[in-house]
Amino acid sequence: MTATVRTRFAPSPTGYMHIGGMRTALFVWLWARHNNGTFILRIDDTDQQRNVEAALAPIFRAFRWLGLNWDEGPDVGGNFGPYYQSQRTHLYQAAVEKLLAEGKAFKDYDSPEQIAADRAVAESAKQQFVNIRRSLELTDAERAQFEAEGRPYVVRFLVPRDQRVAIDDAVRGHVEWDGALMVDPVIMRSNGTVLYNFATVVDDAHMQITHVIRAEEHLTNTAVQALLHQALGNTPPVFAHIPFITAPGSTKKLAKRDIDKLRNSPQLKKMFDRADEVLPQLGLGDSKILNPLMVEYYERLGYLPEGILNALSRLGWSLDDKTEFMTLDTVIQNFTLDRIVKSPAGLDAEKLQSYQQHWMNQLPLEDKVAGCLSFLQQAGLVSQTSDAAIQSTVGQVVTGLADRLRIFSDILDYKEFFVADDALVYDEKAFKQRVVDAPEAVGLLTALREQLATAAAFDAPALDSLVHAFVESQGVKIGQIVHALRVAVTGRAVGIGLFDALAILGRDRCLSRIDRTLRLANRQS
RNA sequence: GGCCCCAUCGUCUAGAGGCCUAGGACAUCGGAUUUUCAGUCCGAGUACUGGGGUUCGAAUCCCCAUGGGGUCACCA
Repeated sequence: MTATVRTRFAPSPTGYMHIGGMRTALFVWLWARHNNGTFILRIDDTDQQRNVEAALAPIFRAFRWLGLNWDEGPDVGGNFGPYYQSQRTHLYQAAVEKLLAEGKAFKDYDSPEQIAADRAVAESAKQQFVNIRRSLELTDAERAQFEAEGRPYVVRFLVPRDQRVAIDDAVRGHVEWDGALMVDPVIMRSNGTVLYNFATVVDDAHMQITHVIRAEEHLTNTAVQALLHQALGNTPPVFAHIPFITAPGSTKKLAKRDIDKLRNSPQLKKMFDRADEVLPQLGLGDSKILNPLMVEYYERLGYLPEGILNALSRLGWSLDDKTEFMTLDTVIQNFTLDRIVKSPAGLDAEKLQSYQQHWMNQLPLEDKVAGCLSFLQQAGLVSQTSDAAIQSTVGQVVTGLADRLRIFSDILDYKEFFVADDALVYDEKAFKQRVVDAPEAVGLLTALREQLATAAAFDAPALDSLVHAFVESQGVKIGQIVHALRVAVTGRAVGIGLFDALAILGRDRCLSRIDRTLRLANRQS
């Protein structure tokens, strides 16, 4: 068996890339790559919206950001195009004609109202509804008359009701359905367009897809699709239905419609809040525009593709009993369908965060600096990213930040290094607690200021010993001065190592900030 | 409701009859380190939905129950 594996992901142009859909796409892509096969991107735009182009942009963007390339599809072409369903109607038409000619489908002249009435009757009798095939009973004369008067009809696939359909799903195993319980599905609307379930079968066969890997909610569709493949004389693909992703703390499918509930869920609230904090600074709106259900959220907030890919890979799949951190290559090497978990998995923000943190820590300093620089620039905090002095400052801050930098936008929490001295905003609470109300803080700060002004060296180790010598000579504890000093120069009670911070800012800026603090404190007391 | 799928720590998972007094990770809770926050290190607790079988032996196989979910469109 040397047949090339061909897989496909078929998004519809919705205007954003759903994180759950991305996980499905990743698995589909992974299976192709694992087998040195072909990954195809096909656009399910049978629904014809006006702005397909714009609605597709975020989807392509997400694939590109994560580095999931496609071998056939929009932009790259391929031998089985076009890759937009809206451009493949001739193939669907031909398939409908074929089924009609072979008596495997029929024109149904029943009105939607009639069908609805039939359904109501069945339901009130507590019986399984299967459509009544009235149009099959039509005489030739009646049929000719309907045809002549142009009576509208849909084309239904004629389900073999005496048959059971079975598939051997690569993750679920043997699944079967009873044809007698199935409704003849509409494959072509009265306006001549075909339905998804049918177009998919035609396309999958035509594009020689070997493995249909998709989310579990399509499992029920598969009965019809398997039957359709059979009727069309296709070699059916292998189906693999992977579990969907559930909302955190829930067992229900993660869905955009529940966005308001998710916003307030304890698990996701932090992520929404972070968006509201960061996005406006970048001029990208807020959490109403980008939320954690969208791949672009992660990109815009400065997550690493490595982190997201790692997290997504581990949602419903594992390499073994211990391995958590994996590069894409490692996952490709080891990705097999039989290791896909059957039950749904919840998206865990904390765990995702931990993958992200791991990969951020792995990143070389220069890459971290470049990433942060880009965010600082977007926020208007630095203007010239090529400026050597700025690069050096960012490098020092990032080094001082060490593990505290989890996502690139975290750098925006350390504005104190990038704002002018007189523009530094003091945290009110910290300022009051550590400077105004702290006993002797102002006096100590004043005394220390003079020593800083004349210090021989202004690097972190030197400052460290200077401050320690200072507290010894003053007979106070170190805690009495460090907090005040930190607030004075950074405006906040928390941050990177104090002496690193002082050194990065340099003598002049530190003194200027201490002076300003002293003035403000005197005014307040 | 019919059909279909699923069921191990709070969460993501390992487990394909004896290696399981159930392993790992995240989270949680202790302790240590630290000028703060974070981190790091050490430690702790927490799970096989229930009931029947099969077997010398079951988290693992079978059946039933229960629970959860998906799907039932001229949407995709």
